[in-house]
Amino acid sequence: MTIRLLLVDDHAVVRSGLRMLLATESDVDILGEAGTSVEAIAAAEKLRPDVILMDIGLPDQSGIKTTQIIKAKFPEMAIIALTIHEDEEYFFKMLEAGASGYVPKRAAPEELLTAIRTAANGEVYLYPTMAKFLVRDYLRGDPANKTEKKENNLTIRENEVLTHLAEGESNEAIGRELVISPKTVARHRENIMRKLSLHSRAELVRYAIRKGIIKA
Amino acid sequence: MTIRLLLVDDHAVVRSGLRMLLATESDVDILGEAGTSVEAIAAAEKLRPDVILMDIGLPDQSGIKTTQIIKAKFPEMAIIALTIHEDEEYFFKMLEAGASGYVPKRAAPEELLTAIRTAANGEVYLYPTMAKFLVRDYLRGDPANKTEKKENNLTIRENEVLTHLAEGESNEAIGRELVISPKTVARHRENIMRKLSLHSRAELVRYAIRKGIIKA
DNA sequence: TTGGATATGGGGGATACGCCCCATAAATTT
DNA sequence: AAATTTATGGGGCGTATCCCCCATATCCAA
Repeated sequence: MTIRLLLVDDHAVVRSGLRMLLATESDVDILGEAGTSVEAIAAAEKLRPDVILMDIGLPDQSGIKTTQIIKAKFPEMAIIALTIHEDEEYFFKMLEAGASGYVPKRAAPEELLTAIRTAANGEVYLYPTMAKFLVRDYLRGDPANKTEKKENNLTIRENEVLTHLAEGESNEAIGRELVISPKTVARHRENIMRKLSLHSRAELVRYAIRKGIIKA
Repeated sequence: MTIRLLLVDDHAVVRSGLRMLLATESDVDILGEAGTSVEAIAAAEKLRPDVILMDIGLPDQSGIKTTQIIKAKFPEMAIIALTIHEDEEYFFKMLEAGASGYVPKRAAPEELLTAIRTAANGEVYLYPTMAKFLVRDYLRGDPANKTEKKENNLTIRENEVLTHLAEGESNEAIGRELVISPKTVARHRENIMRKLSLHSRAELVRYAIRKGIIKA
């Protein structure tokens, strides 16, 4: 019972490399390749693979969107994200899109194979460094829908602090301007970050600009 | 020989406070007040003060722009920034606009008086915590025109690193993706920050978004 | 051909950050 | 009246950041 596989990656070299890598495995049969989102969707329709190895950085449309589309049409297909991004943002988005696995390209070949077999078996394989993001949020009791949902449960004071944080100011500076202790600023910052599922000031800046709280 | 003074601040309470504070000084004569940029420019024209205390956060137009306009018309007037902002960005911008002093509102009253007398004497008074920004850049040999000038003297590699930095990634993560040591990433980051006169990742994010290097 | 500039890294130190613990007082909600 | 939310802070821990120092190899231009 072989696993019917589809490779999606915009770099032909990478696809060839994966072919070579997987050719030695008797239980894996590579049905075809795709270099764009459009090709991937067409190939999924025609070849009906069991598992799809999906790169995120595609030229026409992201692998996240592509995953959503394919999963909507063919929920039985298992899609594994295979990407250079170890960003937790992409990770969560791929999970929400319906991915059955997430493997960074730097992972060992054996781990990719494990992921393929696990996904083919209807289960989910997560690379350890990725899985820890999920565990962390779970232990913290974060809501499942990280990306969407909660718009702004921030209090007045928190929003006030947020605007200063977004300007790139330090806890000290903010404390001086709002006439509170830097410790309190840190406290507000923690609550803000937890509520918004952000984990650094850099992410805070992007969030604030995206939301129009400050201008870039 | 009294110093003829104009107060510019959008908060009437603050203006009154300054009036009270300066009333006891025999060598300071407060000619008038202004609560907006427009009022300030008009008052400068009519009253011809020696020194102007300028708030940065004005409702209609920033104190920086206001300072530029007044200095262009009346170069002999000394303008002192009196503001809650201890941000170095504002500091440098006010200097470039032609300010003769920079005093944070948290400063001691004596320091404000010293600034007024120094400015009236044609010299420049800088609050110590602000002055250190200037000294730092000088010692580092930074170009004078911090705000403008240099668009992008970054090398190819630096621009590459910049995009990753802007995404909020850590040195470690970037090193993995670019296949270089985190130390080298840090090195590139230092060079980028020095070239762009930025001093934190948060500022880097804003810069990158403003320049369209990444989308918010 | 001798410099700059580029790209690569190691070492170190002071500070800031991110995330946990704890608490108190006031205000609001239930 | 009791529980929750809000705003205020202290302590601490591990790590990352930011800014210096140093070096080497390459490559391109003066």
